[in-house]
Parts: sequence; C-alpha cells; structure tokens
Amino acid sequence: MPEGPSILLMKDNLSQFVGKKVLEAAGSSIPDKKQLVGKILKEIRLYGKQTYLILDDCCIRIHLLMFGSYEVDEQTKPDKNLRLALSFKNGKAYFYTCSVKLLPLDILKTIDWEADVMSDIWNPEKAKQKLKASPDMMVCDALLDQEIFSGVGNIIKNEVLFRIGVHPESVTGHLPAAKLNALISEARIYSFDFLKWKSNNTLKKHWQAYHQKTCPICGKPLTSKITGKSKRNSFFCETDQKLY
DNA sequence: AACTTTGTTAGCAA
DNA sequence: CTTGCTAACAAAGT
Repeated sequence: MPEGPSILLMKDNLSQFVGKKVLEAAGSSIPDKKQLVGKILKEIRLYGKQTYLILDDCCIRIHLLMFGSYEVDEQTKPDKNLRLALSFKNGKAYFYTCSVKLLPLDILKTIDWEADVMSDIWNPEKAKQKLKASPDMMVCDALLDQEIFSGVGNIIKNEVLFRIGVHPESVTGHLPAAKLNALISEARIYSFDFLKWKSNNTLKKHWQAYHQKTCPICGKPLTSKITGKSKRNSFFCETDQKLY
C-alpha cells in the first residue's frame, strides 16, 4: 500500500531481476503471456507511484493503487488477487490487486520524469511554475496532483503541511513566496524521511499530524476533515497551520 | 463487525 | 470536444 517512497523500496527489491530473462509469466492481467516470456528485463524506472518494467520491445506499467502489494520469491497470497507473476532464474516476483498494463516503449517518452519528487532529476522550479499556473488550487489538492508532485500521497500531504505550518485549505496563489518554496522543498525532504522510516519500520511512530489526536506543538486537538476537490482526509492544527 | 483507507479511472453530465 | 464530478473498485488493518 504505497506512496512514492514505498515504491522506491519495491524497486530495490526487484532490482535483482534486472538483466535477467523472463522464464515464465502468470497472472490475470496479461492475457498473452508469450509477449513476456524470453524477454530481458532491461531496466526498472519509476514515475511517482508507477513502476515501469522495461523489456526489450515493450514495458509493463504497474500501479499498486490503494491496496496493491507485491512479493518476491514466495507466493503467500491467493491466486485470485494475482495480477502478474514473473519468473527469473534467480527468483520470482508477484504483484497483487494492482493495475498492470503492457505498453509500447514510446510511452516512456511522454512522461515528465522531472515531476517525480524522489527522482534525481526532480525539478522544483518546474513544480513552482505549475503551481503558479493554478493559483486557485487548494494546497491539499496541489500536493496530491500527480502531474505536479508525482509520488506524493495522503500521508506525505498531511505531514508536509504540518511541517511548513500551512492549512490544507490554503490557496496556492495566496501563499507567501517563502511558504511556496517550503511546500516544494518539503515535499521532497519528507518523502526521503518517509523512505528512511519506512525502511526501519518506524514510519507511524514519526507521524506528527496524520491520524494523530493532538498537536505536537501546542497540545490542542487536531482537526480531521475531508478537504479539497480530492476529498481526502486532512489532519491539521487550526492554531499552528495558517490559512492563506 | 463495521468502518477506514498510503489511489485511480470509467462513465456520464454539463 | 473538454471539464468536472461521482461512483466504482480493491483488501487488510483497526
């Protein structure tokens, strides 16, 4: 169940199969397994929450959506949820309850890789331009917009807004320059904190706002509210997060 | 046991 | 044809 950082961990787990040949394919998402068998997994590339398994002449796009999961080597989950399984000589990869689509390699050229907040080529200036182009958008929606902050999900949204002291229903066009910059930089910084804490199983322990009862700064109760066009839950402090 | 949820998209109305 | 909204869908944890 994945936001961007969790997908990065998945990529690490799958990297042992890069350069290896697909010996066998299974699962409900790919009707014609022959398209995959015999192909080499050339590279794994991420775009936010999307994973591209790049083969010789096509690629597989995997999105775990809300409830998807994966396993390496051993299948412990039921076949009915199995969307894709790939066998290599050194092990197997299983993907459950997710979106799996076989696509032409051309699709890779259409992706704005610089929009991925965890990418080496993340482009904060470009994000700023996109935000300025939508000055009426609420910040809670802006952070979840995968065209602007690819990889950010609801947890990252809430923690970033708490860290920078901005109310989720603030409008991007009203943010002072310093807050706008903080929004953009913290989206990346928190994502890497998420990655670090997720890896050592202490993610929940570090939540300051998401699903928390009281504000760690002032001790008052946090507000929980469905916000913005995205209609996702926001957890925030009315005192310490300013509405712009 | 009912409710929630780390997300997206098909489908339809305007 | 585009924009915007809602419903649908998924499965595991609380």
